[in-house]
Amino acid sequence: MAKVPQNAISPTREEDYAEWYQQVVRAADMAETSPVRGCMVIKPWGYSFWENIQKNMDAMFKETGNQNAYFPLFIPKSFLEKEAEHVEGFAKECAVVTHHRLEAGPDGGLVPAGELEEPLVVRPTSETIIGALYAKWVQSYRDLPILINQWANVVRWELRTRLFLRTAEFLWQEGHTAHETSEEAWEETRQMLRVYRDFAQDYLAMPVLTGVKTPNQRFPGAVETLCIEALMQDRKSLQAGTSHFLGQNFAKASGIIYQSREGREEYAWTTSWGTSTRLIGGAIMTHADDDGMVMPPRLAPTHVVILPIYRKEEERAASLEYAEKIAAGLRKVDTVWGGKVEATVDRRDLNAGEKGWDWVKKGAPIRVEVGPRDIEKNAVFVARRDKGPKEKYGQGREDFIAAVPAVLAEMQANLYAKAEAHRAANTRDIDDPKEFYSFFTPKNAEKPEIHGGYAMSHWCGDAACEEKITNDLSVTIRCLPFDREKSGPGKCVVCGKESPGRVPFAKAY
RNA sequence: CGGGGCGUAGCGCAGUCUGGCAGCGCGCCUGCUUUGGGAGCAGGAAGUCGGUGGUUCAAAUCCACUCGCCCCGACCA
Repeated sequence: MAKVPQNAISPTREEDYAEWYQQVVRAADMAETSPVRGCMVIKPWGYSFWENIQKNMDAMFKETGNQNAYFPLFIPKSFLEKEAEHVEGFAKECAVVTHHRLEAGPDGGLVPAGELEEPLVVRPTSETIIGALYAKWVQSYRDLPILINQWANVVRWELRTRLFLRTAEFLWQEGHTAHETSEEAWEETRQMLRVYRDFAQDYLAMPVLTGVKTPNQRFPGAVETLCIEALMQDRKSLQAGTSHFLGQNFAKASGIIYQSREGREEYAWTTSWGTSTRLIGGAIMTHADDDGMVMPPRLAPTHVVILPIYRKEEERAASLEYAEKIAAGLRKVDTVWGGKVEATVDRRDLNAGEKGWDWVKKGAPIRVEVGPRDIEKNAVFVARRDKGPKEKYGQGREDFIAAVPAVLAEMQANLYAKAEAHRAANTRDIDDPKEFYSFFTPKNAEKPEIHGGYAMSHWCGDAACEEKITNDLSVTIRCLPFDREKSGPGKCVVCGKESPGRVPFAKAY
């Protein structure tokens, strides 16, 4: 018997959080770095999770009346230049295509040839190219609203990348809508943020704060940016989705003009909203533990993994047959969320212990071992990913199959409750500036331990106070909560001036 | 882009200071035994030592340049 580590993942979260994260992604076989700088390869187990995110979120978009479409990957440089703040915000991180051909070079290599008259920018986001099309499509108020989403990849030349959390290329969805009135566009902006909030909480089991970004942290070109923010296990906040009210800024830049009911020419009011593969990083840092990934059951690539146990060749056939029988039984059962239970039989000819750990690391919600003893008793041996790896229990086959939907629902609820408790335990009302600074200062400066969380403190609204905190502590105001005033008025934690309510300060990804 | 660390078999690393046959563990392949918590034994395959140039009889090792990765920071729509 080989000596094995206590936990499946080394180092643990406590020992080295950043390294733990990478090891989880690797051990769960969700993604890996690629030969291309800053770009990841999303592997089947990770991509399948993404497909479930897409499928479920897409259904929510459709319920709001949005439809999917697809726009070009390339944006002519001049398009991006049309909105001044937008250009400035994105200029530093764009991949630019300048040639359209390769020719044989002197050393047998290839050299770019055929210089483009106008460089093409690989989309960092599509407001400008979509705006150009909307300008064509909109003539009259009768053409509004336009409610379109696209699932696509975008490129932002990030200097420091981390799998799922920040990669040079990533997958996302971006909704772009155009409306007749400001009120209507505002309602769309808020509605889509509610969709994101509900998706994060009900599907990813990830509790989020919702609110408005401060002017400093707004999307370039937006009038207001709304966001959802989630607290990760290292007590840093993750911006998990944004919804922008763009006013008439992009309509003016792109010429989205309609003739109103009164016959006047008016600029349309637009919105944009997006979430990305970053949600996967959020799910990992919300639920994974020192044994690896923990998939939220509602979006897990598979719900139940069946591990056939056998010693001899005769037992092998019997165990596999029994496993398939259970899988078939499970696949007829509805989950509480609609859709059938997904069951996988692991037929790989590996040591049973190794197979079991493999699925622990991947975060499959339920594992069942079935072997000769179970076949004899018409039973199964069950392990849940939300419990310790040793907490297993035997159960009759039919009872187990019937119980799976409720168990999955309970696990989903447990994951949410655990994440919410973690957030509550690391959220603190702070009024004293000294306490504020010590809250965000690690005891060990050399090798900072996990510290901080959400400091719910007062802010006067002055950008200078916000900047001071950012400069001193790398802490930002994550959002101005919609229910900010519920916490009551107070004094700004920086300057002491009046504040209408508390706002969450945190370190962030 | 600044500071630090690192590129040697699929993965993790030793060897570099002090130049002299390319190594270890895991994984992989074959066989047998195993299989209900990360298997055992035996045999085997696998390397442009990140790249280019230089010094030398000889370079993973020394020198120059260069590419890339990781951590911290800055930036992050």
